Amino acid sequence: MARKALLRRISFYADLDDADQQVIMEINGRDQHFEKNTEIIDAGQEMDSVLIVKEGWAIRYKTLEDGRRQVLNVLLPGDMFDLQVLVAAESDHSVKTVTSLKGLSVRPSEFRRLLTESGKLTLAFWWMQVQEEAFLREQIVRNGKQTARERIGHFLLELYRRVLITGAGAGAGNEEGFRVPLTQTVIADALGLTPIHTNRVLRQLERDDLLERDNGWILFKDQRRLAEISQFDIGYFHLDAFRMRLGRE
Amino acid sequence: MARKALLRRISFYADLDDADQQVIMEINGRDQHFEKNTEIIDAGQEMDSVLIVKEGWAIRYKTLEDGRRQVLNVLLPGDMFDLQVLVAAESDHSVKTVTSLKGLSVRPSEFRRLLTESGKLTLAFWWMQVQEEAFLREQIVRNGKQTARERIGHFLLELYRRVLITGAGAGAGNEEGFRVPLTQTVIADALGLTPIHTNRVLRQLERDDLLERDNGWILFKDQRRLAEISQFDIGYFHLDAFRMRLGRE
DNA sequence: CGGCGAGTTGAAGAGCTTCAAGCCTGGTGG
DNA sequence: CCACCAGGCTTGAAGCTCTTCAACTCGCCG
Repeated sequence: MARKALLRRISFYADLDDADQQVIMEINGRDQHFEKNTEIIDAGQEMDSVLIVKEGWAIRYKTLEDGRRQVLNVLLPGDMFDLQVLVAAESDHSVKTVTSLKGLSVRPSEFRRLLTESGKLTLAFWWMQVQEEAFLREQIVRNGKQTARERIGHFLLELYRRVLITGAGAGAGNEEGFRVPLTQTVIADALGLTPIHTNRVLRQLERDDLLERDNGWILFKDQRRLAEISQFDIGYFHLDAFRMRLGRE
Repeated sequence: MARKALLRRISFYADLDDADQQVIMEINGRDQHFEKNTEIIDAGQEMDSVLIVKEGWAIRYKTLEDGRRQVLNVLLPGDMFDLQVLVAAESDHSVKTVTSLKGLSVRPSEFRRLLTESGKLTLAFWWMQVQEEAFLREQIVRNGKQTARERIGHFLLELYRRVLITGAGAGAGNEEGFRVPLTQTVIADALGLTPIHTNRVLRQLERDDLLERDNGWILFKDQRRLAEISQFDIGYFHLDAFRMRLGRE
C-alpha cells in the first residue's frame, strides 16, 4: 500500500505488467521515518543509498555562507534521491523534510539489481531522471525571467500537476486544488523572493480571483487563466513523449 | 587532435589507459560544423543523436512566449548533449552556437556500444552527467539568491574553471584569465539581468580592480577576493570526490 | 561610407526588499 | 484549564536594486 506512490509514478513512464509491478513492490530496502523539519542529507555528506519517498514532502536546498537559502526542488511521494549515489558522490546540497516523511532506503547494489532485472524499469528510471533535470531547468527560467506573480502561479501549477500524477496519498488533491504543506517562507526561498513579498502576491492572486487558500489547501479558481498569466506549459513534464517512444519500440 | 577536449574532460573522471584512450579517439560519429549564432536544436524538436562539442561555445536556453530568453547553461568543448536522447525525447529547450562550432554527432546505438565496451567510460559519462546537474543547481542558487555583482563574479569564475579543465583549445585561458566569447546580452540572459545592468556591474568590477577586460578576454586581478565576494566554492564541481571513489574501487 | 551589432551612459521609475509591528493559531507547561 | 510562547501570516512605509527608455559611441563588414 505504502509503495503505491512509486508504482503510480513509474506507471507514467512504462506499461507495467504484473511481473514488473511485483518487482517494484518487492524492492528490498529499509523503511525509514523522519519527523517534520528534519535534515535528511547534509551538504558535503557522503551518501550510501537511494531514498524513495513514500509519504510526505521534502525540499532540496543550498545555503550560502551568510545564511541565505535557496530551495532547488520539492520532493514528493514517488520521487527518488539520489541516483547519483550509484556512481558515488558527496551531496553538494542538503535535503530536509517539511512534513513527517516515510521513505524506503535502497542500497546501490539492490538498485543495480533492479536495473539489470528489468529493461522497462531502467527506462522508467531514466525518464524520472530526465524529468527531474527538466524541473531544474524550469526553475531556472522561472527565477531568472519571471515576475513574482508569474513565478508563484507557475510554481503552484507545477506542484499541482506533480501531485496529481502520483496521487500523493489520499485527499492530497482533486480537480479544484491540492494540499500544500509548504510555508510561505519555503515558497519564497524556492522562488528567490522574500516571504513578505510572497505573501503580498499570494493575497493579490486571491483578490484577483485566481486562487483561494483554505487551511493548507490551494484552490484554483481559474486554472486556464493562471496558466496563461504564468506561461505555464506542461511540455517540460515530457508526459507523452515517452509514451510515443513506447509505441515505437 | 580535434577530440582532445573530450579526452581531457574524461581524464578528469577516470584514469584512462592507452586502450581507453584508443576507444575514445575512435568514436564513430559524423563531424559537424556550425556557424556562429546558429540554432542547433529547437525546443520541441525530436533528437536523434548525442553531440560532443570539439571546438567552440554554445548555449542552452529557453524562450518565453513574449520573447524573454533565459540561458540555462553554456556548452564548452568536451561537453556533450543530449544524453537523454538515449531514452528518446523531444528537447524541452533550444541550443544555439555563440561561436562557430565543431562537433561530433554520435548515434545512440554507437553510444550504447561505448558504454557496454568500457565500464570506466560509463562511470566517466555518469560523472559528467552528475556534474552537469550540479551546474544547473548552482545556476538556480546564483540567480535566486545572489546580487548582480555576486552573480557575475560567480558565473565568470565557474566558466573560467571549466575552461581550464578541458584546455578548451590553445590560448583559451591561462593563470590570469580566459577568452569569453559571450556578449554582455548573453551573460545577462544567463543571470536574469538586463544587458544594461550587466554592463554597469562589469564596469564597476573593473573600477574596483577585480577584473579587466581586454579584447574578449577576462583577466582576474584578484581571484581570491572575487571568489569571496561571489561566494564561489568549487565544491560542486565534484572534482576530487570521484577520485576518492576511484581509489576505493 | 553607411549601417548594424555591441557596448556605454544618464535619468526616471517599478518591483521587490528591509525594517517594524501586530495578529492568529496550535502546542506546552504551570 | 488557561496563560504563554513560538512560528507563521499580514500589513505599512521607506528605500534600494535593477529595469526601462533613450541616446550616443565604436568597430566592423558589405
